[in-house]
Amino acid sequence: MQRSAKGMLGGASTAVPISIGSISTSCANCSMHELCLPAVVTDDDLDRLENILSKRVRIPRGETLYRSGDVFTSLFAVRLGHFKTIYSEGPATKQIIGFQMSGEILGMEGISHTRHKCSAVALEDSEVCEIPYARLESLLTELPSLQAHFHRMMSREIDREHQIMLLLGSMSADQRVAAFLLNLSRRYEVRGFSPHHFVLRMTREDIGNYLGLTIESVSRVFSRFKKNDWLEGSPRDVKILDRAALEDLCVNL
Amino acid sequence: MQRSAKGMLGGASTAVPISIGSISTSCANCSMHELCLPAVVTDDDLDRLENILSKRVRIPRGETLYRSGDVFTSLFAVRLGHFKTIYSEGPATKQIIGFQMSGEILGMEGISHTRHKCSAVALEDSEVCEIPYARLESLLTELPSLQAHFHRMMSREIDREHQIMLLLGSMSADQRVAAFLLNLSRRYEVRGFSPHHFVLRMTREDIGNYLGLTIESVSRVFSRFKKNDWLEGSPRDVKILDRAALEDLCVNL
DNA sequence: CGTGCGCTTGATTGAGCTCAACGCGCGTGG
DNA sequence: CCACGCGCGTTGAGCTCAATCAAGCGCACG
Repeated sequence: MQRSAKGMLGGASTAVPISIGSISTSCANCSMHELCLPAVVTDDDLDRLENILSKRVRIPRGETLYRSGDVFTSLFAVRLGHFKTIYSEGPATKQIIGFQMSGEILGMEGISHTRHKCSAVALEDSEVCEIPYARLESLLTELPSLQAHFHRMMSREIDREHQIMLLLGSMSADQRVAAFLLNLSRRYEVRGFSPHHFVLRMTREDIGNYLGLTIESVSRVFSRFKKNDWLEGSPRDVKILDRAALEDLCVNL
Repeated sequence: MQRSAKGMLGGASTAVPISIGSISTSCANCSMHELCLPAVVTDDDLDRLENILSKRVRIPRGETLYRSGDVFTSLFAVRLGHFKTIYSEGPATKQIIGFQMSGEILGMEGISHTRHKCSAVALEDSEVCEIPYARLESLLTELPSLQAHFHRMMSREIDREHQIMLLLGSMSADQRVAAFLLNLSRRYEVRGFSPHHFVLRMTREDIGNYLGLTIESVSRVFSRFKKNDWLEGSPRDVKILDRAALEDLCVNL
């Protein structure tokens, strides 16, 4: 953790920038194509988008991609791996805002200021595409369909946060964890992974912080779900046995 | 309430569209100019923005500007009055997402879908400028500074929601109410109103729903604050006597 | 083989919810 | 004019769910 005392970009760090020449950065070849920024853009437009992607960056597990207070210059598309984003004001107050996986965009909160207002930490060895924001903005004026898509992505982020507000504002501990698992399940399914069996990349503490619960409460809910035979598996390995039960729990607020 | 059984726009309703000719809709003359979409745009650009504002609409207190499920076609800038926006999934689950006042933009959650995912209800007789989204998007490609500003507004909305997530995830009842009052205070101040003395436009129930508390808890917190001489005034009329005390409460999580 | 981290489980506590009663202002109708 | 109902807010009593405090387990790593 001490190694992440400074931001990953623009400083000596364990992050490994990958030159465009050495490895294919082609959006067209990227498996996340359909989920990421380049979605619904023509081949021709795609070339122009690829041209502004300055580099791919590897972020080892536990390292910080950017931190709150860093100058905002770029968005990042997760190419591989998982991140958590943390909002904090003051030293003691921290809230995990989300867990991002491949194809998702990081850093949109930074646009409104000159600096990031969140930190992004890799939950495992990960890789992102850096999208210099100034160049993206000028490209958007030239490619209306990309602009429309970009706006949809920002709007979807707003919508995602509304769902979390509902969760934090009015759901029980059991409902929160169930909703959390179902959300992960759906996102893995979209990515071609099993929706029934996946690995949690985050600790119980991360989950608790995200859901507004203590680590003990999270653990107890997992135990309860396992006792009900709704779930099985070791702490990080989750098998959903009774999806319907989890869904019922969420709707019957 | 029965009168609001259908959306306000495009149907017989109590909403009163105001033709552009009859009343000045000039952004330049609008007192919210500096807080609203037209901020940091040149005079020339301002004309073009005004041209796409199709109409102003009056929404009487308690009426709905748009509701979840309505087709999304426009954003709305609050010109006068106050709104609450409500996210709901299922019949029972409701979460108030925010209280919007003059100069703030409504409807950005709708961009990602063809339909709104929130409802917006006027808390008092209010007036909005309708901004047809398709026309705005094409204007954005032509006016880079407006585009940049629009992105900042969406990003600011994301940031605002992060703050609420922090509040809902880890603050006590007292802290939530204090943060809520300070937030209103700041926003009134920016608008040229007293930050120490203002009128709450929403019920205790609305506040409770927004802050993830019951109506009784909200009431108790207000009573406690009054007993401490941090606050005075009748239920809806708030005078902040000890701002520092409220601020302390929020930082000392 | 100890040490520390992540996780679980149990016992106890407490903040906020639930349920209930009541007050107040206001509009409506007798 | 008052009686009444109603929406909104306050207050109290008791309860509950999740937090806190505490102990212990399993496993990776030096």
